[in-house]
Amino acid sequence: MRRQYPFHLIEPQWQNRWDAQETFRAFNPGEPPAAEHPFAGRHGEAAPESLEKYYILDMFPYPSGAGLHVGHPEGYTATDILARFERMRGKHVLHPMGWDAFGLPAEQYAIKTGQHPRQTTEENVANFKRQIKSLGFSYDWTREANTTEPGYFKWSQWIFLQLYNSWFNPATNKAESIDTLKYPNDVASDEAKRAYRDEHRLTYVSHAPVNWCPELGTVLANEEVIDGKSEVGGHPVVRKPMRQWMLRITAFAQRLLDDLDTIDWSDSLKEMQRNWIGRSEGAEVTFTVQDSGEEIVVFTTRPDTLFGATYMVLSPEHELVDALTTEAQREAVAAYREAAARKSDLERTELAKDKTGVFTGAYAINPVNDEPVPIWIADYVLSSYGTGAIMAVPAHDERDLEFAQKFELPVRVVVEAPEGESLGFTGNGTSVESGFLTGLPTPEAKAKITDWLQENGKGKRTINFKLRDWLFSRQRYWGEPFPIVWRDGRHEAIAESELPLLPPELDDYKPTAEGDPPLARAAGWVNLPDGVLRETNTMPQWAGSCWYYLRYLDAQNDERFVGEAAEKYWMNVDLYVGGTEHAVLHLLYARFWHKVLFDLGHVSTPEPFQRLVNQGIILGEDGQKMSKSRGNVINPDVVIGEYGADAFRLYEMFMGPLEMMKPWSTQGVEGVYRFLGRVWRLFIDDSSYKDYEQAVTVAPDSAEAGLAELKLHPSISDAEPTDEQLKALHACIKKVTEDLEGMRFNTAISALMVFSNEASKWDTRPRAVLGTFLNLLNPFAPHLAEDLAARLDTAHGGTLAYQPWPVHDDAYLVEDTIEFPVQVNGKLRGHIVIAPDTPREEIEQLALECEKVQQFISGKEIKKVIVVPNKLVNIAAK
RNA sequence: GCGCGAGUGGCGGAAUUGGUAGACGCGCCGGAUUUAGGUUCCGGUCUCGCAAGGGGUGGAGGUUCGAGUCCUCUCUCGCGUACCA
Repeated sequence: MRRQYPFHLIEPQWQNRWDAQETFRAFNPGEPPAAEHPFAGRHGEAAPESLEKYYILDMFPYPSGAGLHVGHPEGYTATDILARFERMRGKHVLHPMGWDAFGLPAEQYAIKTGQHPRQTTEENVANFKRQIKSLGFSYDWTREANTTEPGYFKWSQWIFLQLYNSWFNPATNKAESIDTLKYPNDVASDEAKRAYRDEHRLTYVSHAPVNWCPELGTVLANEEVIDGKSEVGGHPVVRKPMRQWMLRITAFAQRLLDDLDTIDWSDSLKEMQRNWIGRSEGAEVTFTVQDSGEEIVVFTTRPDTLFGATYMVLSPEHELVDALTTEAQREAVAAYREAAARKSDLERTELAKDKTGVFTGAYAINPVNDEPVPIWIADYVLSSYGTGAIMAVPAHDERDLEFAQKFELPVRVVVEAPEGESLGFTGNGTSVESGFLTGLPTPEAKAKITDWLQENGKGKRTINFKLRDWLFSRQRYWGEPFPIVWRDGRHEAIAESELPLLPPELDDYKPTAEGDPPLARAAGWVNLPDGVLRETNTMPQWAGSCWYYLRYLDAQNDERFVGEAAEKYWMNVDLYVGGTEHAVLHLLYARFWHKVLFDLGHVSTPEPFQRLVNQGIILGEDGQKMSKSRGNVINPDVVIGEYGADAFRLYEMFMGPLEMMKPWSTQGVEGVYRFLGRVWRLFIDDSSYKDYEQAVTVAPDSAEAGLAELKLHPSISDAEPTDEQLKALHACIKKVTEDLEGMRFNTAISALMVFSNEASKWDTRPRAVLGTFLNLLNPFAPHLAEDLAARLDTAHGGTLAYQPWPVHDDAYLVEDTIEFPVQVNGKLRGHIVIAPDTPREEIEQLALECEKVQQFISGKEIKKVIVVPNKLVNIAAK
C-alpha cells in the first residue's frame, strides 16, 4: 500500500526534537526556563509560577510484560490533546507520566525463573516508555516517577510513618499527631498508655480473619476479592486469622462521603464511592440475655419495627455465642460454626440462596415489651457489619422472612403498608400493634422509639458504614517493606533517617515453608541486634499509587516527599483521566491518604483530584472484550507502524465519545489516515512527493535528506484570504475550541475534516489560513502539524507547542442570506431565502407566500405562525 | 434485587436552551485516472414510492405550533454492587 505521507520519518524526527529541546518541561516555582526555551519565547520573562497552571494527569500504568494495549493510549491521547491545547492557550501545563511498577506478575516471574523482579520491571518499563514515546505525548519526562525506586518508595514508607504516628481525633474530625492523644484516667502505667496509643494509631495490627488466597500466597483487601475469588487471577479466597496491618480508613468515612460533593466527578462514579462507603442511619438496640444477664447489641435501620422482632440472629463468629449456647444445643452450634468457618467467601455467597442456621437454646428479652425471643446463629448475618448481630423482624425484612418461614419462627406484622400486602412490606407505612408507636408513620415512629431507647438506656442513634478498615499488608517480596521492627513482641517505627528501607536480596521469592512471607527468608535482614526483628510483610500495590500525583510535582526532591512551593502551586489535579476499574480502590485510598496528609499539614488541599473523567473500554473488532484467548487484541506497535502515531491518536479520539465503550475498527483507522493524507496533499505538491517516492525506491538512504526537497503545493501563496476562506477557517476555530473545552474530541476532528475538505477545493490557499489550521490540528496530530508548519514557516520558535491558540471572530461567520426552513404543522415543507435580520412580519409574509408551502395551507385556516429567530418558521394550519 | 449508563442508517457515531434527524468517517454503488490491482479524485447512499408524497431515533401513551431531546409506563443491552440488617 502506498504510504499517504512519510510519517515514519517525520514522527521520530519530531519526537527527538522535542526530547532534545525539553519542549514540554514544566517549571517549578523559582525555577525559570532558559531564554532559548520556547516557554520563554511565549511568556518572556514572566515567572512560571505567575502563570495560570493546568495539572492534567493520566492514571499511570502497571508496566506489564504484555506491553501497551490500545486502551492505555485512549486516555493518554485525550489528556495529551488537552495538554497541548491549554499550553497553546497560554497556561502553564504539567503533564507527567510514571510507573506503578510494584506488583505480582514480576514476582511470579521471579519465582518461576529466578530473575530478580527489578530486572523484569526495568525491561517492562523500558518497553512501555518506548511505546508511549512513539505516540508523541507531550509529557515532561524530567518528572518521571517509578514506585519501585528507593528514591520514591522512601517517601511511601515515610507516609506510612505519618499514618503510624497519627490518630483520628473525633472531636476535631481530623488526623492529628499521636502526641495529642489524651489518656483516660484509668490508663496510667506506661504499659497501658502504650497499648492505648497503639489502639488509636491510623495504622494498627489486627489478628482478625482475613482474605487469604493460597494460590497467590498472600492476603487480599476486601476490595480485591470479587465473588469470593481474587480480583487478580480469579483464585479461590478463604478466611483465615492472621496478623495484619490495617489502616483506619473508616475514621474518614463521613469526610470521604461528604467531600464527594466538592469535586467534579461523574455522578455514576460518585455513586459507586457512596455505595462502597455505604452509610446507613439507624439505632443500636441492647437486648439482655434471659437468665445470664449478658447483653447483645444489634444494629437496625428500622428501630420502629422493634415490636415485630420475634427472634435474634448472631453471626457464627459472634463472641457471645459460646457463652450463651445451652448444653442441649452445644453440639449443633459447634458443628455449624465449624462448617461456617471452613466455608470460603465464595461458598458463603453461592449458598446464600438457601438460608441455614442453628438455635442456640438461649433467649433474649425484647427491651420494648419484655418478651423473650429465641437467639439463633446463621451465616446470613455477617460478623463484619454492624455489631454482627441482628434483631429479626420477619414481617418486614425479606431475609428474616425467608429464614423464619424455613425454621417456622413467628412472624408479626407491625407496619401497615399504605396499600397492598403488609406482610413482607419493607417501605414506609404506619406502625400497628406496636404499643406507644401504634398509628405513627414510619419516620416518626423511628424518631420516637430511638428517643425512648436512649432515655431508657436500651439503645442509641447510630450511623453505620459498609466501608471496612483497609487491610494493608501483603505476604510478598516485590513491594515496599514496612518501616517497622518488632521488639519484645511489640512494634516500633524505625527512624526516618533509616529510610528508604530496602528489601533484602533473595535467591528464592517463594513464601517460606512455614507460610511466612518471602522476606522472612533473609535472616540477616530480618534479625537485628538485641532480638529485634523486622516486619516481613510488604505494602500492597496501592501504596505507591496513592500519592504519585504529588511526587510528580517535585520528583527529584530528596528532602521532602514534595516541596511546599511546588505543592501549593500545582495542586489540585485539574483533570484526571483513567479507567472505571479504579472507581473504588485507587480513588478511595488516594483520597484517604490525601486527607491524612492534609490534616497533618503536608498538603494544602483536602481533595487531590478536582475533576475526573473515565475513559470507556475499547472492544475488539468483533465487539467483544479484547483478550488473548479471543485473539482480538490490537497491538499499538503494529498500528503505529502501518499508519503512524498521528493516525493512531486521531482514530482513538474519532471513534466516539471518550467515556463510551466502543469497538475498534481497522477500517476506521484507515479513514483518519486518509484524512491526514489529504491534509498532507493540501500543503505538499503531490508530483514532487511522487518524484521523492521514486527517488527513495532507487536510493533508500536519501529518504531523510530528500524530505527537504519536497515542494509546497503550487496553490499556496501569500494572497489575501477571501471572505469564504475566512469563514471556513473561523467556523473551524470556533467548533474545535468549543469541542475541546467540552472534551468532544470526535466532533472536533470532524470539524477539522470539514475544513480540509473545503480547503482542498480552493485554487489559492493563503499561507495565513493554512498556518492557522495547523495550529488547530497540532494537539491532535502534532507530528504532521509541526512538519507542515515548519515547511510553511508559520511556527515561530521552531515548534507549534507554544503558538497562541487561534481565536475566532464572529464577524467572519455572518451570512448575507440564509435558507430559512418553513414548516407546516411541524413538518418541513420548504425554504425561503432571507437576510439574517429580516423582520418577523416579513418572514411570516414570505413563508405564507412560499410556493411549496401553499399547497399545504390552501383552503385551511391559519391558526398561528411561529417565527423562531435564526431557526425556522412554523405555520399551524387546520 | 438495587444503583448507574445506553438504545438513532449496513457500521462507528452527529444533532447548544425542544426548532431542517443522520454532520464527519467507514462500508457500499457509480464515474474519472490506471495495462490491471491498489492509491487518488468526483458523484450517490435512512426507508417505501415512477412521482407527488408517506414513514422513520427500542416500544406504547402524553405535553407542545413543533419531541431523538421533556413527562408517564414499558422492553432490551452494558457496567457496578449484592444476605450491609
